[in-house]
Amino acid sequence: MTEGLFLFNSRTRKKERFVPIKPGHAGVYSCGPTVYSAQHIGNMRPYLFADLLVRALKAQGLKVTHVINVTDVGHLTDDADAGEDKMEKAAAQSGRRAEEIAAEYTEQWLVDRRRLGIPDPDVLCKATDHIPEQIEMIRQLEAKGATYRISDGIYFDIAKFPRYADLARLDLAQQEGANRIEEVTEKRQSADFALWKFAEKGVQRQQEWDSPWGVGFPGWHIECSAMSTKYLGETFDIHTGGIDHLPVHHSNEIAQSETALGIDRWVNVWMHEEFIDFQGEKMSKSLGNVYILQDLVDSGLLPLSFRYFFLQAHYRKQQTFTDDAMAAADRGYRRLVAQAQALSEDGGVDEQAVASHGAEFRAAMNDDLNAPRALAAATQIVRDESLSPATRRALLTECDAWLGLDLLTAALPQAIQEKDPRIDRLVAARQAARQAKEWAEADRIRDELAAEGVTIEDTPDGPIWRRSEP
RNA sequence: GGCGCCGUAGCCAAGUGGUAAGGCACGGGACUGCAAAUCCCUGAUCCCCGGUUCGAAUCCGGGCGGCGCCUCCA
Repeated sequence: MTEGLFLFNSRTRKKERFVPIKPGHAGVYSCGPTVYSAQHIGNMRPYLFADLLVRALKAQGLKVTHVINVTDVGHLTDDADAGEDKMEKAAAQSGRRAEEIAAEYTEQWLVDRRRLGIPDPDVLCKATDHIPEQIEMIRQLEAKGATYRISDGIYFDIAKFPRYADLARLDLAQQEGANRIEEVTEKRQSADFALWKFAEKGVQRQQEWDSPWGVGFPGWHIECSAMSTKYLGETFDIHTGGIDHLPVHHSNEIAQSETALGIDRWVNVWMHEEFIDFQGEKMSKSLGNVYILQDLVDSGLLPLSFRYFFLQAHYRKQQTFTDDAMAAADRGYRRLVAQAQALSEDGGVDEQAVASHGAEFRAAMNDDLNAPRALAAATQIVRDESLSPATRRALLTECDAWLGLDLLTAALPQAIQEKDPRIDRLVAARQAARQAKEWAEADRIRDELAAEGVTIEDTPDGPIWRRSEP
C-alpha cells in the first residue's frame, strides 16, 4: 500500500511519496556551514539528517548527487543586510586571512562529519569559488526588473514575486521583527534582501570582487541559488536545511531562483530539521554556549554515540540534549554494538526471514525517516533468538546501510590498559590473595583502589583495571 | 503582533481514533567468595479543563508550561 519512501515536504506540509524528477536519480542540496568558527554538535544535526536522507534514497536504489555549500563570505552578524561580515570579523580579530580561517574550519567540519559516519558530499562548493555564477544570477534578476539599487547595494524587490510568502505561509504585513532592529531604511519592503553589497568606502576588505555594480561581495542568499542550480539543474528534487531557514533564507532562495530562471517550481521537496535543545536553550555560536564533538570525545564518549543519540529522536522534533541523555545514548550504543558483534556466523542465512523481519525497519525508515522506530526494530533484531545469528547479522548489515552506526564493524575501545606499575602490583597482590582465599585482604586492596577511582574487572583471562572517569 | 514546534514512565523518546515502541537509570534474578563486567526480567493511561465519538495520548475548543523563527544562527 505504502510502497516507497515518504518524506514530509515543508512546501506542502504533507508527507508525500518521493518521486525523482529523473528516474533512478535524486539531486539533494543541503545548506552548509558558515566557516568562521568551529561547528558545534547542534550544527551537526543537519548533516546527520541529510546523511540519513541520502542513505534512505540510496536504499531505494537511487543514485544520489548530494551538494553542500560552504559559506565563506557574506554572512553578516546582526541584520541580514546591515551587519558585519562574519568572515571579515573573524579575520580581523585573529589577524589571519579569511581564507585560512575558512579552510581550517571547513576541514574540522569534514573531520567531525567523518567521525560521525557521514560520507563527504559529492559536491562541496564554496561561495568564494562561485562569484561569477552569483553575479550572473543577479544580472538575470536585474534583466527581469526584480532588483533595485540603493546606497549600500543591489536588492531584490519581493513585490516582484507574488508567491514570496507561500513557503513559510507568512503574513508579511504582520511581521514585526523589522521594527525591532536597525534596518536598512532605503529598502522598499523590509523583507527585501541584498543580492550584492558594496564595499564600504575607505574600508579595505580581504574579500571583495569587481561586479557590474561596483566592488563588493555577494549577499548571503544568492550563493545557494547559484550553486545548487549549477550542480543540480534548474529544478531539482530535494533541498534541506534548518527550520530556522524556512521563513527567510529559503523564501529568499525561492524568490530569486524562480524569478531568475523564470520557472514555477525550483525545488520539489523542501525538508527542514528541528533544533536540538540544550537544556533550555539552543546551542548557538551567537549565544556562545558551544559544545563541539571533541568535547564529547574528551569526556570518554564515542563519536558514533552521538549519531546514535541523534537517531533516537525524529528529525522534525526538537530533541533535548543533556549530559544524562548523551551518557545513556553512549551506553546504549556500546551495548548494541557489543551484542551485534557477539553474533556468530552460525545457522546460515534465512533469506525469507531477512525479508520478513526487516519489514518493520524498512517501513519505519520509509515513513519520513522515522529513525527512532527503525532503531528500535534493529535493536529487536539483535536480540531475536528466533533467528539464527547469521540471519541476524545479515539483517543488521542491511539496517546499518541506513543507520551508519557500524554495528558489526565498529572497534569499541576496550578498558584502557594504562601503564602503572604500582596499580599493577596491587592488582596482582589482590589476585594472589584471592587465590589463597584471603578474601578480607583481597577486598581491602580493591576498596583501596576504588577510593582512588580505579575499578577492577575480573575476566576469564584474569583481572583488568581502568579508571572510572577521567 | 505574525508564523511554527512541543508537553507521553526518574531521564531521552516512538506512537496522531481502538485500549501505550525502544534506549538509559532504578529494582529483582542469573553469574561471582563478595563485587565489578555481562545476560535475563520488571514500570506509565499519556500537562489541566471541557467537547466530539461506541471508543482519544491521538480530533475540536479553552487554559497552563517549554522552545524556535520573524535579525546572523542548524
